[in-house]
Amino acid sequence: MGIDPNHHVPIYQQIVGHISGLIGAGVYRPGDLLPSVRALSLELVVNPNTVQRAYQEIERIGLARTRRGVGMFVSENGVGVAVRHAESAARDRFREGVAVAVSADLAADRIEAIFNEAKGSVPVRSDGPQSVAEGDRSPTEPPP
Amino acid sequence: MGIDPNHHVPIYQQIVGHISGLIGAGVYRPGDLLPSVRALSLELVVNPNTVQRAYQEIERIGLARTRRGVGMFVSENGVGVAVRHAESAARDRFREGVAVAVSADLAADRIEAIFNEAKGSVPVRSDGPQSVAEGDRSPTEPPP
Amino acid sequence: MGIDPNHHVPIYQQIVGHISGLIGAGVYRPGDLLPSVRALSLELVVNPNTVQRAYQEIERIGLARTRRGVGMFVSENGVGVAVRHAESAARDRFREGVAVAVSADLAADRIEAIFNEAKGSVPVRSDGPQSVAEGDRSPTEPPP
Amino acid sequence: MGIDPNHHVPIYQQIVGHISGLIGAGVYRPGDLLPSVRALSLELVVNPNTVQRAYQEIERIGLARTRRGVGMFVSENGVGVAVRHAESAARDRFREGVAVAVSADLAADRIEAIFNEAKGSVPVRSDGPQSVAEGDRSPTEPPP
DNA sequence: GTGGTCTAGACCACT
DNA sequence: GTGGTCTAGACCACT
Repeated sequence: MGIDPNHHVPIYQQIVGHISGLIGAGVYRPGDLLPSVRALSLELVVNPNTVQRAYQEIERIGLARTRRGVGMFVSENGVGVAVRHAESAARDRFREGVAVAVSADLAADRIEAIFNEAKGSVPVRSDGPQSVAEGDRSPTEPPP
Repeated sequence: MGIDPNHHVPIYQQIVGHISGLIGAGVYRPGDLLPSVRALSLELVVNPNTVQRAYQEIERIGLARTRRGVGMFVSENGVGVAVRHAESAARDRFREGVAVAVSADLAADRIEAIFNEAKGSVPVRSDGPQSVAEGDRSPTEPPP
Repeated sequence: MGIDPNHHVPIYQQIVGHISGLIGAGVYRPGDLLPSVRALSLELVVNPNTVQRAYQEIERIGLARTRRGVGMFVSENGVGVAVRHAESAARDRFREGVAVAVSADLAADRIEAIFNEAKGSVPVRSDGPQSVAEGDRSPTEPPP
Repeated sequence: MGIDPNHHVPIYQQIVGHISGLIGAGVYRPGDLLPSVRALSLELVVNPNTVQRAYQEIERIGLARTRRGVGMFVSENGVGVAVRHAESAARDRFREGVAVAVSADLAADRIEAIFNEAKGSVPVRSDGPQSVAEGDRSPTEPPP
């Protein structure tokens, strides 16, 4: 789930999806400290303002909470929010794909075949637990 | 497959998909005259410049050819191009949706369920033949 | 209701309050075109990005809707949103003031007196209808 | 009057208001030793540097005076300063609230109603005497 | 160190 | 012309 600056989806939204996916997958857990704006901007090679905007959205949708001067912590119900976010995004993409196919009169089993082909071609996530070494895990310090 | 001006996919690309779908579905057939830029801009409530840009793309990918002073005609192999275009677009969307779901660690059968849900919720195309009045159908006049 | 760059309330929030007040007061009416980002940034002597951020919030809370390439239009229920926004902001400020006074053990009638004093000292809005000459009113062109 | 780290009013100003309120209410009396920076930072769950900054302000406005190596003592005229501080803060908030309401054209009696609503909803201070254990009260030892 | 806000200036899609 | 996004760099309050 790298960031593609040339994709039509805004970078800040890609970042939201990126972080949300990591929370949904349990890489970041409730109470965990997310990477700082500056750290993530260096990692993703993106301007800090763009990361900042993503983090605003991440807080707004309830994935994490800010502690001034400290950082962003995954919220208690962050996993649920992330899963719902992913399901909703996936559903939207699937709907768009089906709509495109139906409008071009593709047969139902052809659509099914394309879906299975797509499913098979998506690489299994490679930025999961191993991207955060155990020793690097932030201490689980829940905000008050 | 209406045009959504608030979607992050550029409107001109949405128009390409729209016309491509109609060609793929046989609403416009090889040799048919596509609606004029002005007519389509009125129909889709979109600026003529944007339609013009879509038509450039439509020509570029081989869906239709321009005859100066006359209009755009669906090319001989337009149906094949349109079908491949739709399959490719659908596959891309499916891949994106699967990628999002996988990155959030959704189970394979959950992904399948979301896909079926999406498939069921997409309405059958309603912008087909009736968007081109019978009397407006150009005679099958292939460009030289 | 001018913008004060030194106030601790962020400028973009002040702009939201400014525009919201004008909508609540009927200076901008549903369907009206709001001033462009650039125009307002010149008028308020504020960076366009800051106005842009305010406009994002204005759209998010339902005060106005964007039409790409055209501008922001006051939404149908914008007046209601604006009035609720103003009531909520006023209530918050009143609560804060009362809390401060109560915590310092000020007597109830002293608090009342301070409130009346404040009410008397607030100048009647001077940026109302007269700030937008009738002839300058944008045509009421409701978005589709 | 607890400290809200997410409020846009700087925390150090909130602390000034907090201490000022306690002085105005007679919880801390002229000559009393205020809690140490460290103690208050623990009590309010705020960084010592921030409390330090608040104490600088508290001294600056004449609420208390520092005796090096000993601590901060409520000044002789501290009660008057605190009461004026509270009145001024309350007046400012009331003015802001009225300004917001007036700018959105809310009727005078609606504003009055919102004020009364706010007045009724503010809980009676609960962080008063019990925040300073009886045994901790410093003897009334006026600084030289 | 942390996030939050702001200015300055650029490019994009769309009208 | 319009709004939307992004980079670059600064300053702020807070830890």
